[in-house]
Amino acid sequence: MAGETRKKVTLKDVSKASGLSLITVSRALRQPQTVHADTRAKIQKTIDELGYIPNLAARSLVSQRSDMIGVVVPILASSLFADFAEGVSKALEPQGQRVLLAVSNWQPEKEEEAIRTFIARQADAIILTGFSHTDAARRLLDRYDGPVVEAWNTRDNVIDSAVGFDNHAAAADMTRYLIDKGYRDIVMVGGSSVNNDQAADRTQGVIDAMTAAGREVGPETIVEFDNPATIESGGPLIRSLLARDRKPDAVFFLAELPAQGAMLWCLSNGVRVPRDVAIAGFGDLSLSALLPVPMTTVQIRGREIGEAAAAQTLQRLQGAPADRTVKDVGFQLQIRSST
Amino acid sequence: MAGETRKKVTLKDVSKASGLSLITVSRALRQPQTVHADTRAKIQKTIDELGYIPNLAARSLVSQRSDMIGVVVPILASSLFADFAEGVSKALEPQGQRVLLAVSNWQPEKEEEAIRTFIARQADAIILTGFSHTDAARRLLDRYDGPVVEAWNTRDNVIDSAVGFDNHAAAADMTRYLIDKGYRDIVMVGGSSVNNDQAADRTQGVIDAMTAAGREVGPETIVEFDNPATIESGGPLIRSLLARDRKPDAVFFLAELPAQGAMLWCLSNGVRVPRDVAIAGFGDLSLSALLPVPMTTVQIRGREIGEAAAAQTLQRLQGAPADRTVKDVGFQLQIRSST
DNA sequence: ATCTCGATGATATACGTGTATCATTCGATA
DNA sequence: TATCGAATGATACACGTATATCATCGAGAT
Repeated sequence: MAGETRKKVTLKDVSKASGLSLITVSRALRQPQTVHADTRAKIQKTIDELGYIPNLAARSLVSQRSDMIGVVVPILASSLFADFAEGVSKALEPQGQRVLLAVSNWQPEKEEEAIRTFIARQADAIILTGFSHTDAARRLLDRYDGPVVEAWNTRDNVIDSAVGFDNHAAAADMTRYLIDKGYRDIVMVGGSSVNNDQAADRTQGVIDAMTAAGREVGPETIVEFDNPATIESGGPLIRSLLARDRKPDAVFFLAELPAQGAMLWCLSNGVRVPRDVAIAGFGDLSLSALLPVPMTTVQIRGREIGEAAAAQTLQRLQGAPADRTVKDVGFQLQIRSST
Repeated sequence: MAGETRKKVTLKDVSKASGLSLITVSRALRQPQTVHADTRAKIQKTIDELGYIPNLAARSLVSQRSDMIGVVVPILASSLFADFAEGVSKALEPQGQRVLLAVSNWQPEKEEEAIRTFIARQADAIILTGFSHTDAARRLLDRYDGPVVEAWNTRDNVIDSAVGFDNHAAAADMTRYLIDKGYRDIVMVGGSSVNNDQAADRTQGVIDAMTAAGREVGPETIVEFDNPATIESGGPLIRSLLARDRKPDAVFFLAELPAQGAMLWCLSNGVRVPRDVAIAGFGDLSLSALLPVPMTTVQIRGREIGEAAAAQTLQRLQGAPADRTVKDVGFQLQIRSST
């Protein structure tokens, strides 16, 4: 920032400096084929000399688009959502779209507020994480006439379209695997399902798989940790579980960081995994495969979800019809030696 | 997105629906104290009924501000920069500012492009990571009349202001610690310094500390890994170092993920840390303290840098003078048992 | 009865870009 | 020479909001 306030260079300035009319300069930029190559070159030259940068706010006003796409993530730090956001950003950027970012901290009210400002800023599309929205947010999105993509889960009641994986199936698959593997006392450790469809679906997936196998599901079976799920929380959690009269022989963490924390606690405290207790995670952060006891987990490709969400958005912006697509990018059980 | 295209509700619509003049409605929103409480309530009621959302692009055109702040990070996935970005976003949001995000992939040309679009979109301020910019980017920023904050390092040739920590000192401190601790054959593993002032300063910090202590610094002492630094790269790196005729007794990784990878490889391959080889990292991701052999590293608080960068930006936007502030948020050696 | 003030309105202009309409110029072609 | 098309220009208006200026009107104070 220089000391004095500089006047901004506008199209009119370029027109004056180049001796050409405003309309010709505008045409040179918007419909280049209609103006002579020599003229275009001359205009480009003055643009470079003056350092003209078009005011996209003004353009947005008349073109009714902003080349910005609003993205809401619940959290960014130490999570797969960073991969997701990077995937979105990198896929959008070559198309001249920029990401307007908001971190909702898992609070639907913050998401609503973000949506409101995205709309106010004329965002061309909105990408959300999850299906948990306030009523007001739903109304806003209903009236909004741009693509809306809900990411990180697959469900039926889509607002517009969705990209993600089946959280319920992923949790259920892993649970069935643990049951088939012969574990008797499986405990699930998950996050709060309040305002979190992913947590809710995962939890329900576990419950459904358990009951389908004739297993009891009681308060002892389901333990809740606080969001955000940290690696630090894993140690105390597994410790308290192992201190129970009836020790679990397998613990399924519905998030990766606490699972890693639990694993590291076991390593440091002489608890043998999976002999003393089996541990399974959810997320497959890169560390998990490299642990001394590589961890069984559900692989999720956050970056891929981001890229797919961006791709779907761009297709819609290029005219693809609103057909309530729900794209399932899938997940994959990574069976390793911790179970 | 609904089927039909909906007409947007404008101030004029609110004016018509409420029976009040355009100017009064505008005043009710911009200078509430000048209009009667009853009238304000009436206006608010119609705003709610119509679902009016002001067009910030139009407002931006006349107010010459956008309430958006451009942020460039080199990478987001699995890195401290996610903490940084989250810190920035959360600190800006209560002030009604939104983050325009760009991921540069460590490429100055991408940063330049991002800066250009930030300016075009009338961003009120720009927050960058690092001091490595293209010449064109420098010219753009010189002409730009909003605050510019360069984050993640401290240097003298600041464009406008900076927030970060002294990468050179951090690397030098750790190196001195290793030397004082008695390690004879210290090898440094760092990222490419090309277009990366942080990597360059850290590397130089190691070199300076080594030569100050009378140690030889040769090609054997300095090993380079590819960016982005991954946890997977750590294993092969330490393996090749330990296969040398002259094995290092300490390895200082200038990034945290490869250090963690190296540590895990040692754990899995019977290499005792620090007895066979000491390992130090740089970054202090939460995992490092929880490893079976807790890792010595340099603690960096990415989130704090983000918050400080945002705070500095906001102060400037609220009128604080451009005094080329360089805020040092510091770092901290975390001496643990891996050295 | 005059004056002041609070509240509201009418009108105009500005912000920077895009575009529709119509006009002009010039060189090439029939 | 008449015609046509390509290239450029002049003018006007639109996008949605903000605000400056001046006007109006009624209630209360002097």
